[in-house]
Amino acid sequence: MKTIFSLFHYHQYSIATARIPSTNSTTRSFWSTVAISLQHHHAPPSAPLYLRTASKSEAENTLISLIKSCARISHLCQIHCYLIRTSFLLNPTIFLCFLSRIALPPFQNIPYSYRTFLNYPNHNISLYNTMIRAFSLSDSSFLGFELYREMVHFGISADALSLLSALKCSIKMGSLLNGLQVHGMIFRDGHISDCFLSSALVDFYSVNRKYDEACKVFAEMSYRDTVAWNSLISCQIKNKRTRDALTAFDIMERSEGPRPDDVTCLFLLEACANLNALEFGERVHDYVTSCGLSGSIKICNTLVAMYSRCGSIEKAYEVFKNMPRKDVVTWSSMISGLASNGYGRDAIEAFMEMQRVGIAPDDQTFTGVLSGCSHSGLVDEGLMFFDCMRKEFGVVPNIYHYGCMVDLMGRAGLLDKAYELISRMEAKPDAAVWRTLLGACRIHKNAILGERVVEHLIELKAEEAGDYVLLLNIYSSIGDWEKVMKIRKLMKEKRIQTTPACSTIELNGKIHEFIADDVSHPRKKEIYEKLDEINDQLRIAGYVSEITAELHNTDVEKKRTTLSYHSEKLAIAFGVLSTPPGTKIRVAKDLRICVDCHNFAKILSAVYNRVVIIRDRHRSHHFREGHCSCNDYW
DNA sequence: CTAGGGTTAG
Repeated sequence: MKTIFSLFHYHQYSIATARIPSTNSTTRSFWSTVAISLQHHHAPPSAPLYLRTASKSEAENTLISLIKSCARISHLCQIHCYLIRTSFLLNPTIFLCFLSRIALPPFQNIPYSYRTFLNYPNHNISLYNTMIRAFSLSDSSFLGFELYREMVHFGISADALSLLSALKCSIKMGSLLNGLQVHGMIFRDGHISDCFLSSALVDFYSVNRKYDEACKVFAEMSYRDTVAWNSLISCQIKNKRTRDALTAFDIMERSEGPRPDDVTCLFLLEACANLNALEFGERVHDYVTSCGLSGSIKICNTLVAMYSRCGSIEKAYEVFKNMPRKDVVTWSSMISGLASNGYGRDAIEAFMEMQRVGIAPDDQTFTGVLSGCSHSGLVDEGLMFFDCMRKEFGVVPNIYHYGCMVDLMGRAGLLDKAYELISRMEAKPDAAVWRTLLGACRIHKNAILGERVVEHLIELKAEEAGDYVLLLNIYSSIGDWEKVMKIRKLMKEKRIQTTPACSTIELNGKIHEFIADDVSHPRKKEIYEKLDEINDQLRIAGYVSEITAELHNTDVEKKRTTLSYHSEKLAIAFGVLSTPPGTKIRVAKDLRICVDCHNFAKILSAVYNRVVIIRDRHRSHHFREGHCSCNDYW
């Protein structure tokens, strides 16, 4: 026996095969060892090997373990031929095993597996399930749903797995109707208590923006495990109920039920980043450490991102520094973090360091580098990186890279160059790219180009309230009130409604939310009084509200009043009111901060001697002693 | 006769 194994070891397969005793004495463990040995050496299975097996069941078991352990698709093809020749393929167990292997990851060869599936004479439910699941993981999920229908049509009633796969197909193909049908079947057949199905349903309603339905499914679950909670938390983040995600974590941590796991923490760190909730983020960090999850590279990468997005670049660097292994995601997170916090030069430095340690940059690394250049006004450097990314690193610029370049050129006033760049990009420019250029037109008060950009947005049928607001801003900044009226009328006709911006501030781990002219907060009277007081103080220090930031062509005094109650100002006032002097005030805003609020925060940081950090949808603005980290490169 | 399956970083 030993000799045979050593022959295998030295890749002498044919000699080894010849020496295998053809008696019944060969045991199952022997054949499994042979199978593993072959797999270990990536050796193709040799057909005569199996023909000589002692009994049929021995051969079956060997084949199954061999199929399961095959490391290459080409070996599976060879086994396939062998199975056909020996009629082993008609064995349902072996066929199912074979089909799952070629249809599911890591091979996922859909054409091959579907062809094989179609050629099989008797389809049972397991085969259907495997095939539907394979489709649900592929790009042709609609075929999976068709197969599910076909199965039901042929009188095979769907079980939990069929329904799960059909549901995943509906999610992937984005069909609300199909998913609802599956939910109906789940309900009808009494699978509603299946934890896996309910979690998938939560996810289904989540991606279809039906938050209440998702909550309903979750509430009706008889038992909720960690994954079910994770699905809910993911749903809350996707559906702008990020604060509820923090609450959900609270409940999980306090109750005796399922423990938050690494995935829960990933979601929570994202939630904290979205809300600029540094304290809560630190709490999750502590939890991660206490559970021994701090060795996970995924978690650490997300921690780096969370701390940077919360404007705490020091803490981000701390985590980054202590990571024993750093991959491309780690470096990209650090680079993007430096970039969004106004450290463009350091972002470039980190990019150089990354190459010194031999990590190849990818597309997202360049997004970080280029956005760093654009935020810090490093025009030449940005152009240089954009030029060399394809030539030297083989990274083809995507739409985000073009977005960064448009931003870079746009801020620098090279509006026509930016327009030209968009016109000759190989990918079709999306709304975000045009919107970036529109933002630049706003900064440089270029109404003519602004109009052209909006036309492109209309052509894409992607115009949003925010775009018209930018255009309005351009007109009002140059005092063209006639055009302002025209646009407002147009907006009314098109029934475009402005969505109120929302700002959040964290106090003692609790998130407070404000929208413009908000009156919902329990301490609203105090807050408004404080804000009026702040406004008076700042005016003494020379703050003049930038009235062009407001749209309406009303009298100046009224404009000043409207501007006074922007959501970020309310949040800042609340921060000044409720924290002792010297405490940092950190605010998150879902849209972009306006010029006026920018000035407001800048002067406030000097007058009240507070560090104010505002994170809008693009970056963090650090205000300290009357200065801003972005050097007013707004 | 059963198993199979749901959430996942920049």
